[in-house]
Amino acid sequence: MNSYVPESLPPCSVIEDFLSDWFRKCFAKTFPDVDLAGAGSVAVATNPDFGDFQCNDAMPLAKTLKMPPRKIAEQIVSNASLPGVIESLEVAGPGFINIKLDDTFISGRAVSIGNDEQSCIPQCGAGKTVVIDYSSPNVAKPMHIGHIRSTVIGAALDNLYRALGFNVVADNHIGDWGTQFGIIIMGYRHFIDHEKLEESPAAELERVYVKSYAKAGEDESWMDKCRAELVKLQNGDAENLALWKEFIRLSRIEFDKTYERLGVSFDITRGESYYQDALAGIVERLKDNGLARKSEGAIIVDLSDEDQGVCIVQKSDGAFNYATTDIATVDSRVTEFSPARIIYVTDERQQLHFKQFFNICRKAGIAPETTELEHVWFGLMRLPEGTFSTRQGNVIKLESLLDEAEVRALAIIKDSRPNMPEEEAKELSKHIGIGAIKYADLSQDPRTLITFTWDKALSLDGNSGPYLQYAYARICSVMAKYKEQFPETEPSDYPLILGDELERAIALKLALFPGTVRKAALTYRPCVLADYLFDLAQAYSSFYQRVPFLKAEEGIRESRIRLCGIVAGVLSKGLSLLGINTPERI
RNA sequence: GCGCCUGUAGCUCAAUUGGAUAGAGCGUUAGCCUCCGGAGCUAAAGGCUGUGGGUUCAAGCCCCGCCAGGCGCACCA
Repeated sequence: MNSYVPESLPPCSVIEDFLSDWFRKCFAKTFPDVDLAGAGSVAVATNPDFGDFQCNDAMPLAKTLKMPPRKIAEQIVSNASLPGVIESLEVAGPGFINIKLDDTFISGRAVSIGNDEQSCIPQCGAGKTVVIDYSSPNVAKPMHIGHIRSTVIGAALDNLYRALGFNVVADNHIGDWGTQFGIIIMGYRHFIDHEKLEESPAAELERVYVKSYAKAGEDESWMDKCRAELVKLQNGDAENLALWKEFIRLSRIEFDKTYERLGVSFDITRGESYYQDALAGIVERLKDNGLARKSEGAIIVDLSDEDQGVCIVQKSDGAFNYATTDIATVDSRVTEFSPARIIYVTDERQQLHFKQFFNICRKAGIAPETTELEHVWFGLMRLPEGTFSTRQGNVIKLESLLDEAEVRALAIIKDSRPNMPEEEAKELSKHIGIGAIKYADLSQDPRTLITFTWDKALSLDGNSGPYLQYAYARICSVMAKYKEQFPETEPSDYPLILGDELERAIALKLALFPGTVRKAALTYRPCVLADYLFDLAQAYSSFYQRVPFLKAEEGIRESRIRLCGIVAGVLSKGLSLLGINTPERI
């Protein structure tokens, strides 16, 4: 058996990268006179029966090379001198090249991942800054289930980018400015219940907002008064300013409670108001370089040539709106952080708005070419009976969702772990309940529409958060038992043997972890990682059921315990990147 | 009307972004704790990938036309 590892493949690197590089060279060597456009990329095999990895790039070359695709693949294979990490290459079907890796190499990879603090996650973001704008709730409204996606997906991306070595600036761009404040101030003046405000500020502020909003709908003079209050606020009226500050203070206390429960934190929380002083200057700049002009009393940037309609940067009453604020925000972030990328996590409804202001930022030179602007949008959450809105009053508050999750988790714990102390059960129900909610969201593509149902959001078995937590806890338990029964032996003194087919599959899966993390981050899809972790847990559970660990003979026993340890490490690391805790006992 | 998105097992979702026999979970049915945690494991049943055409060695994925749904489209964010 060959355990040679080439210099170009350090213990912590992404296998797919190495194989692709190597294959590209093979392609180029075999057909030196042809422009192959970088052909030779390698992907994980679609079916384990075919091998570990596969390269499909021989087939599309049939035309340029004027050869049958299978023949191309055969030539490449026969021309290649295999590095030690590859056990065999095989041409199949119309021209697939199947790659089987060396067992020693695979087990070596798994061990490296187990030994590395960062599980060998590639540091491709070193030296780069990325700003991630997520969650962003509105002041004076409680967070509802519609906010969970931005918060949970954003937080996962935040973790993922940090893990890749990026310098991440997580910014909670809260809605603390805008026309709703006129309405809220009028509502506050006329309807506020100070006791309730004390008890649950956001709910009470929301109540008066809804009431005031409804009144504005039927009474034009009420609306005028709201506008007047807003103008007073924007002109720095002391009383309104004090109210406004108080609303923000109260709201943030409630937001922070929710964030603490969710285990989410931000580097900065700059509301829209932070950028207010810059808005007039932005509009001037846009006018100066000929992008903005007056139309129907407002200042607009006309993008209809590019099928992006018209973007208003200053309303006819002189006030600025969100597009202007967002442009100013980019300007501020670029100046302060020089980010390689700014990522926004919002719902699908804002696609046009993001296209517009990204476009304007480019044209105006506010976003340099070195700063990518990325809108990560997700499908709106709906209720089975349709969309929900604050005004219709059919919202489910985020707090009640979290409460319900914990209640359900607690019921199951009490049922299956009757002897667990009350305190521990309570604590555990938080990890399990919140984990279930996060996993339910993160395990599917962000773009899918989600129709909210309690059962789905709080699913506790099958492909769910608790399933993964359970797999982790069970490993911890086995390892603890091992330590008890064999206090003198140290599994890492024994080699990791891939005797069983499933054992090899698990080790290979482990070896794919670094590349999976990178892919999840760069494609903005935490579900890629969630999927991977579920697969891993499933393979492990199957293995666990099939073979004995503690009662296996010496050597096999230690090898299996070692594998357990690495699986546990990857599960725990992966789940933590998704923002999900892994208790050792559940 | 124009634009963006979605349509895959009864239900909820995958499918390595054009690859080989379309896979999981839930639910249904049948099994599995004299061994380490049954929140688990092993099986079975379940599909004309909305529909009609096209592109090529290869289409759930790309192009065109329909059908159905969601969301946007000038002073809300």
